[in-house]
Amino acid sequence: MIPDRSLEVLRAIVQDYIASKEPVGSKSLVERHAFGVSAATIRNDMALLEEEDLIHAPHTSAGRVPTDKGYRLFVDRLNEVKQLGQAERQAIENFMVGSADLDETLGRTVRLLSSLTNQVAMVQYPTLGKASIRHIELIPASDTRVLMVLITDSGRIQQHVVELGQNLDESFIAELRGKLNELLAGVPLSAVAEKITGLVASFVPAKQDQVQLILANLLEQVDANRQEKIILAGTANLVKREEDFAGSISPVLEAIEEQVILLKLISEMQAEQHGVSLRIGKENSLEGFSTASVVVSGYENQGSEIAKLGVIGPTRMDYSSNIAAVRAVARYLTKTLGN
Amino acid sequence: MIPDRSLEVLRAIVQDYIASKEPVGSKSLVERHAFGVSAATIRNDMALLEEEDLIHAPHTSAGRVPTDKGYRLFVDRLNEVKQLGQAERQAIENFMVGSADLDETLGRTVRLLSSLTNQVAMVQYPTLGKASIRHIELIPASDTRVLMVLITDSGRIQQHVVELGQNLDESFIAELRGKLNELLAGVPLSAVAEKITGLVASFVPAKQDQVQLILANLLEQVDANRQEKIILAGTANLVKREEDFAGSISPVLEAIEEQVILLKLISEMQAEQHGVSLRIGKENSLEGFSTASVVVSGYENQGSEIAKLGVIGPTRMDYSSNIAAVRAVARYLTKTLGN
DNA sequence: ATTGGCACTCAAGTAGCAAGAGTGCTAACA
DNA sequence: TGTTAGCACTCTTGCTACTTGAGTGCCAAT
Repeated sequence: MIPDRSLEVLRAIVQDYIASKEPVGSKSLVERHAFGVSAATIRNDMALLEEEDLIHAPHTSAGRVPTDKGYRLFVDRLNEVKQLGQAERQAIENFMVGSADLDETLGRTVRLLSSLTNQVAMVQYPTLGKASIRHIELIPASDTRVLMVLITDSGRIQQHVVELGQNLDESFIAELRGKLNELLAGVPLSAVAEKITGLVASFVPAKQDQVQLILANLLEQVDANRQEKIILAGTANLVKREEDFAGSISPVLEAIEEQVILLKLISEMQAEQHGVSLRIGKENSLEGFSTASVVVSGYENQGSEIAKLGVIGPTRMDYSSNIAAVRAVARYLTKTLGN
Repeated sequence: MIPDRSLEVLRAIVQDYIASKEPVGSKSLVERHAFGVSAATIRNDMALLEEEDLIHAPHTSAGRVPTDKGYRLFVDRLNEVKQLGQAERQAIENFMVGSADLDETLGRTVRLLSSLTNQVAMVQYPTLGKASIRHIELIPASDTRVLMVLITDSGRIQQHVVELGQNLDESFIAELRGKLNELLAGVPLSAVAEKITGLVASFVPAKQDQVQLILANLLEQVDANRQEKIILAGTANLVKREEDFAGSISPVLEAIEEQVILLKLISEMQAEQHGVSLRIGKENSLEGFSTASVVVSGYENQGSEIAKLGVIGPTRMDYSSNIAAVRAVARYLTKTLGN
């Protein structure tokens, strides 16, 4: 077991290191914190911490730097999540008012989070797996094309043009629209596939091809719905903090440009404490992310989590305020969506 | 007038500098290019070029580097635009097949352009100022809300939910839809506002409020259409080429995150030669862009330019292949949109 | 107009040195 | 047993001086 004072020393090291970006030594430590013991004693404690792989010396005769494991212990046990200041709360309120649709709300959210933390911020679009269909509309868009609009109860609207390959027949489209809505209104997206089996057979053979085409498209649409999407803001912050990263930032930059990678990353993160999930450095299984930390929280609508948001920054980040910001923004977003 | 051989020297300097990223001196110049004269002669030519502010010596005793003006002369008069290789043509073809809707096509285009040039690529969404309305659809989305869908002849589809504040009346919605389409089908977006004056009065007083609301929303929608949008890809390339930039890249990064700035930049650029427009270094009026060059080309639909695409990179870029790539991609996109 | 030669400049690399910060260890102490 | 002071040792960092090499500008000769 690690004695209490050693843990205090770890906390001090993390705090000082985040503030100064310099390896921190025993002497400056006793100067800045009132430990009531001498530097030599601190050195003994530090030797212990190093034993436990919580801190690490870049070279023989330099100060110490927290390891990923050290940061982890810090956030799990030593860190009190900072309260947001009044100014920041105000900023959040101001930022969010007047958002009309989902796109704009999420767009504002991601920019807010980025400017609040000075990190790269990301917001995931709501997962529609749990959503259900509210309405399906088919609209003739040209002689041979029909526009299919899919509205879900989460408020998302998606549309796609279906090329029929032959002139369309208004009354047939109307019939199909009627049947689809009758069949699918209120049906969860996950159940759409099974619901529409057999629908083709209810049309006259001459039309079955077209029905088939439209249904295939609908399924694709539903599936694409489940395909998630992430928006980013503040990529420039990554470059500004380049020297905060141990290695090169370009793998990180490449990774965050790949939606798929980000989605994988986010989906692996399950809420831990305070509703916030954290990956520190090498805890990220992803290759390029070994010098980065990710802070993520879910946000909700109608009582259940619909997607996540968070920030990406150097392992040497101010966990306290970043966690606070992510949590606060997630809550405000949840609240906003509730209206 | 600058003699021919001096211009050849300038061309050689630009080419060598782009290739080696090192200031190029007289000696290495005569070694690599068969000028048939000695280094001393080249030095005289270089003195002349420096006189004209076409090249510049970073310090007294280093090689020379092209100035913005030098690059400009190079691209305008000395540079033959490279033909794309077979492999690159193939890549373009492969990339573009199977794009279904506009979003996906443009998404693929921007990634293609980025991977082709290894620069930051941008694609502007079609300007709808010149587009006209093909169809307007009103769909009940809940008891008090109606979904308005706007389809233009450029293939763009936009939708928005209008909150009516009172229970909606299907037959009234149908009436309004009919009138709107009769009135507006084929009408250019710019003419929508004047066309719908007087429409409110044709409804019974009890409904005028709702009509007003929907029309206001339609206008907003049309206006939002004119509000342009740009998508980016390859931001990571900027960081990889960081050392290619004279100063810091973070102003550039910040600028490209601001849609507004990019749109301003793009809108200022008018096609020059080969249908491609170019801004080199300080030619960009924008502050942070003095170390960056921008290559832009318009792309068309139905014979007229609807938007632009291009790349952003260091002034020290391979203009030849970047211009070729931008031009080729713009053409392919035009062709794809034609189908 | 071109060339070879030459003195000069400057950046970049290298080596040596001193200062400073920090460590680990040991012996003494409460 | 935990704490402390002292001390020798290590390693980084900054400084200076020196060398090297690439490149220039100019001049006199061709």
